[in-house]
Amino acid sequence: MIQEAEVLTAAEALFYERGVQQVGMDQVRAAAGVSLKRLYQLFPSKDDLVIGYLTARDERWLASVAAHARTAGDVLTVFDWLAEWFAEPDFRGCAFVNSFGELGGTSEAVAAIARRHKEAFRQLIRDLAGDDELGDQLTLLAEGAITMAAIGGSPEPAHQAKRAARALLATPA
Amino acid sequence: MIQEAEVLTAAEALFYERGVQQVGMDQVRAAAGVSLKRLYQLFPSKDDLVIGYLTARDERWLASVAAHARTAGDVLTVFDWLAEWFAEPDFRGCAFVNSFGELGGTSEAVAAIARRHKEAFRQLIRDLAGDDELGDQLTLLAEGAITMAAIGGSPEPAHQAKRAARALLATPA
DNA sequence: TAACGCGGAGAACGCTCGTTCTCTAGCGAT
DNA sequence: ATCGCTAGAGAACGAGCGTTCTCCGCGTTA
Repeated sequence: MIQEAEVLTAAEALFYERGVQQVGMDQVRAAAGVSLKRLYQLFPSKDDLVIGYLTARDERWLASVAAHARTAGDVLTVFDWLAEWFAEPDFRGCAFVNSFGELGGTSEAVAAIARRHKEAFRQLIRDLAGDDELGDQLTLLAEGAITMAAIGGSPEPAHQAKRAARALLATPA
Repeated sequence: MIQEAEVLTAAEALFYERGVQQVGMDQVRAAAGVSLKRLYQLFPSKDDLVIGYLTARDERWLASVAAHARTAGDVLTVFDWLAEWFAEPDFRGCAFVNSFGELGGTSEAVAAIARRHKEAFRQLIRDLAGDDELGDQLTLLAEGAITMAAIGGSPEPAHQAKRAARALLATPA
């Protein structure tokens, strides 16, 4: 759909940076360079736009980690990918965790998307690890690193997580 | 201050359950059973109330984990404490992570409280573990478990985290 | 008893924002 | 050239909410 990409790009940047509720439809409209009428044609309500934002980010984010880790062929490289992500200047944690904290208590739709996203991530790590229990443990390390990096403002948790992951991989099952 | 406890209790329950921005001052007033005038005497603005909410929760939460783990004298029991917390019916993740996601992008005060809280938690785990690197790794497991339990709606991550923690503890430095 | 002041109830104000409506300029078709 | 349709700009509307203001009852004091 024409201009849908512009709207989603603008919405993603704004929602992620400031939080969904701190961004008005008119700001998305201005950033996307479309008219309010067109914006509401593409997304009939702000809720729809939020779902669109999260859905698009879900796909892009998971595809990016998966591509990185699958070409390297090693679960541990997931933590290198995280370190790069954490170092991005506008990094502000996991969009799904943030949205869940903001809206999960009142919007089942948002809670469901966050659940699906985390479930998919967990499954990806399980696949890469080749073992469910180990995969789940590595997932916890990755999630913990995301939280600590977001709030602490340092990419260091990615390296701590990687070292912990290496230790877990070396542990006899 | 008279009635301050009632207000903070009401605010904590509502803010935590629904998110700060989804709760109006009048709802806090009603739940606390005070007048709007009194509410604004105690907390001159909603921002002040939010800070008060997070500060009170920070102290109570950390004191609770610390008490539990220090009497047991074993870092691993932190994960048992987490499992109990996750099983509470109104568990909805870490209040600081949620508030950071909601307001951290626009409120430096909220971001700073979240940072202090996570730093204090990390320090507590370091102390309990008796080793900084190991403590930081266990912190990541705990944080990851909180996130996964909140979004996934299951207390299982606490047990996965505990098993991973046990493995890390058994690993030669 | 009469004056006074504190505190509560809740109306009112002003602003933000999601959503809709209006007006108009441009453009393609007859 | 004129008609009609589309789309954009932005005004307008209505709800929600943070904050303040008004009014009133009640308890205290001289």
